[in-house]
Amino acid sequence: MENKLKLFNSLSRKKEDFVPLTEGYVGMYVCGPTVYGDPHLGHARPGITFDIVFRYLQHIGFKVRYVRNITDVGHLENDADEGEDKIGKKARLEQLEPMEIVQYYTNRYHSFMNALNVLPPSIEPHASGHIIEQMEIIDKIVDNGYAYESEGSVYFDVEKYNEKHPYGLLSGRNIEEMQANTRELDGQSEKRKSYDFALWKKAAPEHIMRWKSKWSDGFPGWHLECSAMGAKYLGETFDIHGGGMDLLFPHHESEIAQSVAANGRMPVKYWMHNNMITINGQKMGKSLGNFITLEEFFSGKHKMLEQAYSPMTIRFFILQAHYRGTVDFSNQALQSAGKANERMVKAFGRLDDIKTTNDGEFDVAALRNSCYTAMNDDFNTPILIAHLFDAVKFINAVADGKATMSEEQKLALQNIRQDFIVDILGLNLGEDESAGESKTDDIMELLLDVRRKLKEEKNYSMSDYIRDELGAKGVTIKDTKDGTTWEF
RNA sequence: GGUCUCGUGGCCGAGUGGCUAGGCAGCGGUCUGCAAAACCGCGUACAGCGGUUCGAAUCCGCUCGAGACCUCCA
Repeated sequence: MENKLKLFNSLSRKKEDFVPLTEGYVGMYVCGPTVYGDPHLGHARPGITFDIVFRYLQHIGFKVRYVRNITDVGHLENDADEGEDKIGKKARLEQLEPMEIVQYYTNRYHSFMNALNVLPPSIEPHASGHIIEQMEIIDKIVDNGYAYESEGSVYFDVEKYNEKHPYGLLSGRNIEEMQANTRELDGQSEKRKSYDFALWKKAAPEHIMRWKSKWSDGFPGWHLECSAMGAKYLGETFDIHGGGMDLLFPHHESEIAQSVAANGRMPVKYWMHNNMITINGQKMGKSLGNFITLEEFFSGKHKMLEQAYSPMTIRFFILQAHYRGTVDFSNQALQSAGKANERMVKAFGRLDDIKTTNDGEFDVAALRNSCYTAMNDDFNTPILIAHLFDAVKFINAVADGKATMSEEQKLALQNIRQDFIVDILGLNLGEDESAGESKTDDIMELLLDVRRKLKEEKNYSMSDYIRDELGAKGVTIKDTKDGTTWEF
């Protein structure tokens, strides 16, 4: 392939050629969900974004190990020192074991990701299963002199770290600014500086999720699990780390600092961040309470939704925007995405029935090349989709007898369909729904036969009545030259 | 307040210094008993004001507006 994959590295804020650390292999870590609530549209974005990265890297021949974690150790609801832990709170409210909460929402997350046709990662480690690994990192950081203990908790010494390593590389901050811009809070006497962050936190008596350690009964700091699990499964330095833009600071910044403090080397070569989904121009998020869950989208049961939207509509909607831009939710945009997806899938579905003749005026090889160019340019799925619509026009024109297609062209288009629509974009072609409904088929055939006879007798009022009543029940009738077709 | 991002036609959304993005909606046409689908054609957008340039929506400056991060959030 003559053009190479480039991706935008948040660290350099530039597009860079992708060169893996080990030729032929890619290690990728993506921040997964904190499992204390139902997944919403915001969760779909990184799920789908990095699913595309995973799929495409594999398509172009890399062996990829994709690690996406489950956060289940009960991080605090508010800020560093106050507030209840999220999972523990939910457990108390619902009178369940914390791990029941974790299991329930993990299952939910899986089933919705599956519906969106997001492939499962290679490894899905739980933070709670890696407490020892996290303690080991704390030991290393303490040994290297970048952490201090205070009242049973251990804090990362940002100032000390900053003397030798720049803190704030990823987010473009520096320690002076942070000092100037952080309010001094009362009751933070445990920490030397407001920007220090916890590596280990002593649990308050009412805190349910806790583990024994040499420092105290407590729980690991919020940023540590990714450092620990990333290093464990992908090595001290790996290729790609992904997540939402809102994690850039402080989460990923702290991850870098921890890893460097522990191991003396940068943990990640390429940082990738997906942008947010907005609703009326504002970020959709838990803290703002303006999120819509995936279940609500699929069922249409939410006051802002005019109808239900299928998982593939959601997927197409997200793919129609570039992952680094915000994408604004609206019913109109979603309906538009649904129709566009349907048109594309239908056209490529017609492909197999096309009667080939001689070469048509369409350069399939050039199209294929354009598709790769789009994907190689930082996974530009909107451009890829735009190119695929060129093929849609061509296929429809041939199906209508207004253009011709050769056998080679047909085969090449079938390959594009498999590679780009099915394998890379992960869009279902929707062959599953109508299967196994032969009884309905029989009845419909009869009904359409009656209607055909009515039309022969020019009894259009009756034939239209059949069509309209079926339409009201969700069955669409289409009269074509070759007969009548129907679909739900 | 600090750091940063963005502002594209009715809507959503790409984009490179000069050449049609694409989708949805709309309008006109072909086809059709009508309708739907499909196909063809159309709208001539780039927040505002300056500057650089032969040429800028694309580079620079300013103004206005929107948003993100600085506390958990995908």
